[in-house]
Amino acid sequence: MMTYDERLEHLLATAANIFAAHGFHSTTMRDLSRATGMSLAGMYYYVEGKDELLFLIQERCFTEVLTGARAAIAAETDPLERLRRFIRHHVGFFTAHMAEMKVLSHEAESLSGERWETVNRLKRTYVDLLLSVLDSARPEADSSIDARVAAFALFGMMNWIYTWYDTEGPVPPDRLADQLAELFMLGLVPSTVPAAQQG
Amino acid sequence: MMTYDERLEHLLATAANIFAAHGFHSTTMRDLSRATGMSLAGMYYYVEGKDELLFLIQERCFTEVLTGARAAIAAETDPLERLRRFIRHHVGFFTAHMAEMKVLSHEAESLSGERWETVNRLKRTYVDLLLSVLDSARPEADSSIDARVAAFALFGMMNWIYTWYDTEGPVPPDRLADQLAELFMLGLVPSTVPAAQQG
Amino acid sequence: MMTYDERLEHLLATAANIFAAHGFHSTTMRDLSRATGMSLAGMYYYVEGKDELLFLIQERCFTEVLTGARAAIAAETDPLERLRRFIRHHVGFFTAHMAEMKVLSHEAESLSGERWETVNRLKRTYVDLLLSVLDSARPEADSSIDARVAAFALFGMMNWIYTWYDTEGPVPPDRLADQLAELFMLGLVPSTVPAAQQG
Amino acid sequence: MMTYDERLEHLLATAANIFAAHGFHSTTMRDLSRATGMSLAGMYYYVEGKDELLFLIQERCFTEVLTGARAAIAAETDPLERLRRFIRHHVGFFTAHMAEMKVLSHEAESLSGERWETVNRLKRTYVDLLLSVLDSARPEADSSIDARVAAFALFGMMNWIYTWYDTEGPVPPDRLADQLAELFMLGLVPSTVPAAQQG
DNA sequence: AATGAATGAGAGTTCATTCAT
DNA sequence: CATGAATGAACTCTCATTCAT
Repeated sequence: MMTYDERLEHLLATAANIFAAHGFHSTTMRDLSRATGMSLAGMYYYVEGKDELLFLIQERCFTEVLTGARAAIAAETDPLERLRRFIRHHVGFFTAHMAEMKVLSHEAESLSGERWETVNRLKRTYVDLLLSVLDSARPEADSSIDARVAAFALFGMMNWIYTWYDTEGPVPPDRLADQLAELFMLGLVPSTVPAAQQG
Repeated sequence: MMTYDERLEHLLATAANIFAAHGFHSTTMRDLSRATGMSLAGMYYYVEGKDELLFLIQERCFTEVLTGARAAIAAETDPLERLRRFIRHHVGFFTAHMAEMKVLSHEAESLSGERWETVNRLKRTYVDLLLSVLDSARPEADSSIDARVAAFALFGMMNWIYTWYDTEGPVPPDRLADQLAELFMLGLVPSTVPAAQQG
Repeated sequence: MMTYDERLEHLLATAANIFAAHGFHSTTMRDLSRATGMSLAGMYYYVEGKDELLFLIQERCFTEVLTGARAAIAAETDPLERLRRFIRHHVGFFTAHMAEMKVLSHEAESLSGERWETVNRLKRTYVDLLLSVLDSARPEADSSIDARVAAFALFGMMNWIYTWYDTEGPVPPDRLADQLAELFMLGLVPSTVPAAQQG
Repeated sequence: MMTYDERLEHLLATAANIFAAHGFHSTTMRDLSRATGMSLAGMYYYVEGKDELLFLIQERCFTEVLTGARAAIAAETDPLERLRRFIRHHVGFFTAHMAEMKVLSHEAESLSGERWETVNRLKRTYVDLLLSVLDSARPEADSSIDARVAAFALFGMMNWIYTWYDTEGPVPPDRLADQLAELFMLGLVPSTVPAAQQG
């Protein structure tokens, strides 16, 4: 037997996987019924409807990344190291929760109204967190790169993962995280040459 | 009066905008009928169905970026400059065709069968083009960063644009392109120091 | 070049074939356009619409069988021979105009209103003709078999042809006609008593 | 209240009547919804779609005639009597299930794919049954009438019924069956006279 | 706590037909 | 004469959701 919470968890996890695989709109409640083994009507005991399902997945996932990110950088004071940890955590979490994170990245606009706002508030908080980490890490305030551009470039690098990355492929999650961090911080061509050119 | 081709163009452009705004699956043929001023049945004179609409948008757009990118780097031989031009072109095209490119980025999996394959072939060709540009631009073959990781990190940075960037905002497209290029090539922290440390 | 009449004939013949192959309701005007080589709108110059097409096919065909049947029995006075000739003519005509006759037999109820009535008047006339032929051919007025039953049994035998008969098969049309005539007139088992008499 | 099975039965029976009255293609799911009192969507709980509706009607009906025919001739060994019983059963069943049998006879080609094949397999079995009955009943192997011609002539006589026969009319079903049997077996003119004429 | 049965609202698509040219 | 282009009406089918039990 399972408890109420376990069943809800099961429903959410299954839904995340199927939303990730087929997209939110293309997934039918019947698909979920089939995949969970619950009856169609039975799911409505746990969840208000399809929208709430998506909402719960996104809210929980966002809350978790947010909390995790805060914890990951909490102890560190060195600006560059804080940034590196933020990146490692995000990529690590993403690769460990591919389905949920794909749903987060891809179905950002599938919600609306109050639910959308709640999720967006979380998102903004998370963006702000990166912005603050970035602010200390960047060389000078008068950098040639806008703060928001830098932040969203980084998010783009990381969130695009769901599009091509395979956990089981030749690049393990850890290395992926390191490479993305290095790429973002030092660039593809980190060499002495460009640095000299700039001097 | 408009010619047949003009009307088809009008239909495709309108559809791209609405797909971009509401998503492919949430857009109904009736929405498109309203937005184009054509009758519901009338659209089927130009297009086989909703799927072909999406396909045509994606195919044309991909063909155009691909051709444009090739032209953009054709005359240049310097590896780093070729890379910079590729990036500038992609970002420039993206910001100039936001709706279509959002549809390209976001609805990659909304097609299926033969149509999906055709679009995917184009996509692979485009990825290969970047891969080859990247290959010459990277310092050494034994770089610490995998080729595919670098390529998709770059695509992520650039394609994520549709998520947050506003053409009318404080950062004009040109500057965005420059910043993304600089970011990808030199990193956030164009390290004189780390460069020295690395030597 | 073709004359107006030739084009109409071509349209009717093609339509008959396609109606026979796919059924009246399942055939679209576009199917006919494709099959005739005429444009969709062009067909409406020759015919008022899909219904009139069916009507013309049925009316012409019925008129022709009716006229043919009258001619076939005209010269003959022997009751049994008249019946035999009626049957032979019907079967001969049917096998020679399979498509049209299938349309006649199968799409009897696809017409309505005035057109249906016109065709039905012809049909009734044709039935009456058989009834009169039958009346003289049957042994006595107090036969054990009702006139209408006999007539429609015969029509059933003959019209069912479109369901199973293949002109190119092992039984040529002539033999089919003879066998159906014999079957209807003498039965499958040319009765033991008469059989003895035959010996 | 009705059980699930009763409702399905009700749906099938109603559908058979309406298909018989207006034809399969001309009948809309809304027509059936109206006639059954079920909601449009509700019918899809019982049946996969319009095609399956037709299929179920045909399959059940064919299975029933087939079983019935086998039972009808089982106990009898006399060849002629077996044939007479087959005919009586077929006509009896037909007149008792006019709607279904009309659908069977008239909509033979409205199905396709696997469903068509299933129904056709039943049909072939039924034809084979008659063929075997006929084989023993015919006077000699070298009869002047081909086996298939005889079989389909008989089916034609019997199946054409839906075209003209009225259960409430002057000829009751029993008499119709007897007359058709007599007609097929002894012919319209079974008398000594024609036999004599032939000699 | 769970579900079989039902449904309103709407989706994509088709079709016979029209009409300006 | 002929047709490219257009359309209203209707069709089958799907889906999220409900509710009596």
